[in-house]
Amino acid sequence: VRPQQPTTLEYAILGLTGMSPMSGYDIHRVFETTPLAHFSSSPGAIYPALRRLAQRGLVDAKLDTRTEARPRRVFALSQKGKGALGAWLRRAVTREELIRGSGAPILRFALAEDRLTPEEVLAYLESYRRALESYLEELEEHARAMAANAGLHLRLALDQGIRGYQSELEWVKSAAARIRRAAGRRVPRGRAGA
Amino acid sequence: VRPQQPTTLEYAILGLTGMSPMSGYDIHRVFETTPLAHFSSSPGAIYPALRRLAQRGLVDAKLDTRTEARPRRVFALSQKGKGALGAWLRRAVTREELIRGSGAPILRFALAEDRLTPEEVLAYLESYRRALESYLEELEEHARAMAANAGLHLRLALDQGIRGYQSELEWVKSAAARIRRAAGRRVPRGRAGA
DNA sequence: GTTTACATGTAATCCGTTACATGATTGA
DNA sequence: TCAATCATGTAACGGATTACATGTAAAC
Repeated sequence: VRPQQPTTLEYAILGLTGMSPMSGYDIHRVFETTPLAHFSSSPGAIYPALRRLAQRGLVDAKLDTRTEARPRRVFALSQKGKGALGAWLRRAVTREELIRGSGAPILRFALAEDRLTPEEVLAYLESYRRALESYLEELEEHARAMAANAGLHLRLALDQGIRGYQSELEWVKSAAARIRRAAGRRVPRGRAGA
Repeated sequence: VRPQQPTTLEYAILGLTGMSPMSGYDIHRVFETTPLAHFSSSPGAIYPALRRLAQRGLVDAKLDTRTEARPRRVFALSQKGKGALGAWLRRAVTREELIRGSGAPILRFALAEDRLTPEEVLAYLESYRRALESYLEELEEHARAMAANAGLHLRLALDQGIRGYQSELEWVKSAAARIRRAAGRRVPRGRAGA
């Protein structure tokens, strides 16, 4: 029974509390009203997750007692949590993460803001690109092998998968370019615009 | 405690056993070696699912005893299962299904082969298109509201989501066209190529 | 003869869903 | 005053993951 590493939901919560301290309800609202809706958002998921994170010392709970009768528990990313989150953000994208649409790859990118250096972000995107290209090859190989004998629906479904990953790949490339440009403005590697 | 409707994994199994009778290991192999890898594939998921489906009468289990010592249990879609699967395949795509990347929308399309009429498939794709367009509007609205004040990573992450759904939308349109063409060849609605 | 693939399962654990419960505050 | 929203939880249940257990058949 290993130390039990956080779930994707828990990492998402770590990332949010790391932006600014939040209550359970604040997190609920984020999952309700932003495109992070992927994670939903029931109290039965969020409050237990917060308790687990607090027990493991990844977030600090503070009781907000400003005149209110009901205690408002506000959670903030702890030093230890910062370490765990940082380590996760630096993980290379794996084939398995692509296949199970866990949303982890894009979540890591979104939460990397101000936590990773531009170089680390670019390294991460590079791993993302590699994973996509390698998996795309697999899928295209499968499409070739399948060819005409399989049913029309199966071929079309596979085509959807391929298109989706291709679009993701395009995005990775353009995002890397954007990051490089943004970084260039403040960290002119080599001899750029100065 | 309602009749408890099948999970996506269970519907996937229903679809597979509906193509041809399969053992637990056959299903395992499909999930291992095809792009259906989305569902994984551990015996701890598959065998209990098969047992549940058999208990609910959605699949029939047959003991294959051809000279082998070990019994090989082969499952086939039952009449009742055919009904449940068909009803599921006809369900319109919902916003929630798009958000949680459950893979259900594309799974339904893939399994619809020979189970739905071309008209029903087109109706399904139409619901898929509507769900995508409506959710895309939501996301684009969010992007406009967010604009410049949010961080670069958040904006880029949202952009990835939008691109992904756009690519899915393109696919839906092209798939509908393909289905229409294929149907036209054997069911010339109106007055096409006679 | 030994490893690899075939083949079927069980047990512990844990997370998420659904539903329920409670109460304060705000606005109609 | 009554509804809606803010706000924090608990409990039952169930499915999935992980790991373990076991044994056969085929290939090398």
